[in-house]
This record gives sequence, structure tokens and C-alpha cells, in this order.
Amino acid sequence: MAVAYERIADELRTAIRAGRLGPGDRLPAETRLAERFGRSVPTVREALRALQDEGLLEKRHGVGNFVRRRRTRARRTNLRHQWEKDRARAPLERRAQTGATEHDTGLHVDDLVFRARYREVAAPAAVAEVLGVPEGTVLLERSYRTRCAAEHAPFSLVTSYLVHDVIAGNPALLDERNEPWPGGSQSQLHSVGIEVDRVEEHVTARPPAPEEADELELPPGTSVLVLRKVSYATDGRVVDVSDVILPGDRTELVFTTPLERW
Amino acid sequence: MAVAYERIADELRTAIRAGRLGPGDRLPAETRLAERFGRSVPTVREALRALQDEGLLEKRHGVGNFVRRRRTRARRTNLRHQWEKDRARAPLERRAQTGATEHDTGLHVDDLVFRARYREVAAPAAVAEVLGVPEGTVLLERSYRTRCAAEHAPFSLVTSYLVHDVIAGNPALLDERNEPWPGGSQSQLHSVGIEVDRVEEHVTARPPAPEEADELELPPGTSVLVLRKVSYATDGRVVDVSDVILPGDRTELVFTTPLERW
DNA sequence: GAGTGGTCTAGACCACTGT
DNA sequence: CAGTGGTCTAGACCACTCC
Repeated sequence: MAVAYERIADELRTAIRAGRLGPGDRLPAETRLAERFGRSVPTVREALRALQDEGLLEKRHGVGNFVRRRRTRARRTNLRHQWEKDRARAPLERRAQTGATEHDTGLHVDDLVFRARYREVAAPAAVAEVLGVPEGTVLLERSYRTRCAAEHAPFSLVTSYLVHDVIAGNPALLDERNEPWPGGSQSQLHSVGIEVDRVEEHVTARPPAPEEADELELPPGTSVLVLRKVSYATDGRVVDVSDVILPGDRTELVFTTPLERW
Repeated sequence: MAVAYERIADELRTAIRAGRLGPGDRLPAETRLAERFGRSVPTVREALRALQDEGLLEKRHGVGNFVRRRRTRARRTNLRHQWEKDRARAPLERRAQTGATEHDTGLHVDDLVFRARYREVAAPAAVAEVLGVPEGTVLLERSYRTRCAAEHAPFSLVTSYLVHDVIAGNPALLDERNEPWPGGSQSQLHSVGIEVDRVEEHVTARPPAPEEADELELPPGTSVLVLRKVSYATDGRVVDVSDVILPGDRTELVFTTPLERW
């Protein structure tokens, strides 16, 4: 507490938490705050930076410092997997109507812009281990971006890995121009005779890398959720590994675990 | 790229990613870096700060700047809920042996230090809504901290809310001195005739508040996972709402979703 | 053009760490 | 004690936003 910038940060933080400074409110100019606290401008800026790192403040160049508003959230539930499985064998027209993202967000197909990029890569050690194949095995790496037509930033950054030989039986699966595939991944896997038995999702969190912050248009003071989705076939094989980067402040992951009755 | 500190940060970041600077390596002194890049010390510090915010760097006062090492992870799977339910009606001695935390971490009861604090509170709006009770209803607020005996920082910060009247039938449930309750929450609820039907977990991520960083001993440049666990009874009522704060760099949440067979 | 935040300097002094 | 990072100043100039 002996430190000047911490004293300033504390005072402002308290004001924000107590609601004396509400969401969207503008703070006094930095020079003004410096006068009021009897400190230099850089010291005040240090305090503001701390608050920004905590996600409490939003800086707008040339405009001012504002109390951050909470962003609206997008949900992603694990019910989507059963939902997608149920649709995987449905008639084409029904599958084409909506995908799992529409299911989660409640948006229409027309509201969404979808982009896929395919690439053949040699399996890096970390992915090979999960897929249960030797390092260097040929994989199909698929990158997906989905965004609201009205917005600029995508919901998530998705990279999916499939074993090339496993899906090569259906050449249509190797061409990114067939995306978005009606019915999603499970429908794709079904086309080469694979039934997904269970999905495992591993979740951690960390600050975004600069490229991620850039592409997801994340303001400073936010985190990303890192989700690794592993799909198991009915024979126990791992058939898909997907890494998903989600904006932590806009995304709510929901997992429902049903329990056996007594 | 026109900006000096970004150029410096980029160069160091590239070196780290390429492995020219490996985990644990010490960087040259800040004054030395300033010379090398032909910039002032504060400018160099700005660059180092950016890298620290990304979780790439660890500053040690009086020692130096180091490339951050990855911390070992603790897992928390959603299988714990069924596991806990199975034990809820088991004989006392079996219940006393291990709890869900032991199940997740693979540690023994003796390795863990447990602390609980109970408090009666009036339901705040946000919690009341989830519990489906009027605002201001009397709740039992339970705060938990569990840590490794050998370590200082707890695994997580847990705050659980129960409706007072619902559990008052068993006065033992109102006394924190009865914690840790053998068999955990589901066993406690079972003692007042409640069977948990399903558990819903909502996950987001954000930077830690200073108090959280303090208590969990989080270094700068880390995020927290925010998990809200909602337990539903077989009659559809919400019987428990728990908020859990977990260190994002040390925790891996694992959710398994089984799918119905075709 | 007025007002805001963004970057940067050059140097001072303090606090911490390890020998 | 020497070397390191931590804090702070006073002021300069640039870049952006909005009127």
C-alpha cells in the first residue's frame, strides 16, 4: 500500500465496485487524476493499466478511460454433441438447415458467415499422441472461423485434426469447398462409417497471444478459454482432435452431467 | 510496428517461441537490453511487461527476468459427480476415506488441508434467481479452501449456496465444524432426503481480481477459470449453487459427454 | 482546433536477492 | 556489497477523436 499507483488503483477499484463509477462511465482525464492524487501522469497511467489488466477499465484513445461494460455472452453447451449426432443421419435437407453453432447461438444460417481452410500436415508429437498414431502420420488439418454476418470478429478459432487415411474413403471430405458440410463433423465421419461414441472436452484458460487477441478482437484485460475436444469412435479409437480458442469474456461453456437414479 | 516497445517485445517473443530462449532462461539485465536496443530502460520495461501479461515471462525482483515454465496441472473431471453420488449412501467409514478432490488429484486425505467457513446470508438477486427463491431468502453460504499440505496456495476458492430452510431438517448441516462432511455435498443433501439428478456447470474465464491472485498465489499473466456449478434435485428444484475460482494455468477441466448408440 | 490518451526520455532513488 | 528489478518524476511530442 506504500506504493502510489496501487493506492490510486485501489481507490478507483473501490469506486467501481461500489457503483460510484458505473459501467460505461468516463473517468476524469489522466492529467486531472494526476493533479487530484498529487502524482505524475505516468504514475496515474500505471494505476489505470492495472485496472485495465483486471478487465475493469477500457481505454479509448483520444476519448478517455471508461468503466468496462460486460459483453453479451454466447453459450456453448455439451448437449450440442448429442444434438449433432441425432442429425448426422437425417435427410440432407434437414441437415443443411442448421448446424451446432446455430443450435448454440440461436441464430439462423443466413446470419452466419463460415470459412474453412484445409491443409495436409505431418502429425506433431502432441496431437499424434492423443490420436494414437505415430508422429509424422499424415493428418488433415481443418481451420474454421464462424462469425455473425453483422459482426467482424469470429466466435472462435477452431483447428481440427483428422487422420488422413481414416477419412480418405470419401474424397469429398478432403476438399474444403464442401464446407460447411451439412450436419457437421459427425455427419462427415458417418460418411466413412464412423459412429462417435463419446466426446471429451478439456478446458483451460490463459491470456490471449497477440494474434488471438487480434483475430478475436479481444480488448486488453480479457482471457481466452482453451478447449480441446476429443471424439472417440464406438471402437474406442480417437477419430478427431479439435482445438478451440474462445473469448473468455463473451463465452459461457455449459456442461450438463446427468446422474443415475437411485 | 512503428512502436519501439512492440519491436522489442516481438523480437523477444520470437526468440522464446523459436526456443532460442528456453523455459527458465534468464534474460539480460534491463539496462543491458536498453543498450542493445538503443532505447531507454522504461521502454524496455514496457516490452517486458507485455510479455509478462501474455504469460511468457516471469519477473523476479532483484534477480532477473526469466522465461516462464509451464506449471503442473490439476484435473477436475465431471465424472466426479457420479462418483460422489455413488458414495453418498455408502457406509460412513467408506465415505470418510476419500472425497471428490482426492478422486481428482489422486492425493490422500492426509495430504490435504481443508477449511470451511459457514455464514447465513440474505440471497442476493443473482443467486436467488438461479435457486428459484425470492431475493433476500435466508441462505447458507459455505466457503471452502482445500490445499496440499505441502503447498501454501489452495487449489480453488469455492463458495456454495444452499437454501437454509431446505436443509434445516438436519441441524448438523448448519455447523461448519462438521466439515469436511464424509461423502461430500451429495451425502449432506441425502441426509435431508434430497437426491441430485443432474449437475450443470457453467464455465467462463477472466483475469483474476487482486484478492484472487493473492489467495491463489497467481503470478501476473495468468487467468482464472470461473465455474458455476448448479445441482438439480430429482424434482427439478435447484438445491445448490456453487461458484468456483480455479487457477487457469494449473487447472484442466475435463468433461465427458457420452452419446446414445445408433 | 481542443482535448484526450500513447509513447518516450534521462535520470533518480528504493527494495530485493544472492554472495 | 554489487547487481537486479521497482517506482517515480517532469516534461516532451505524437496520434487519435470529436466538434
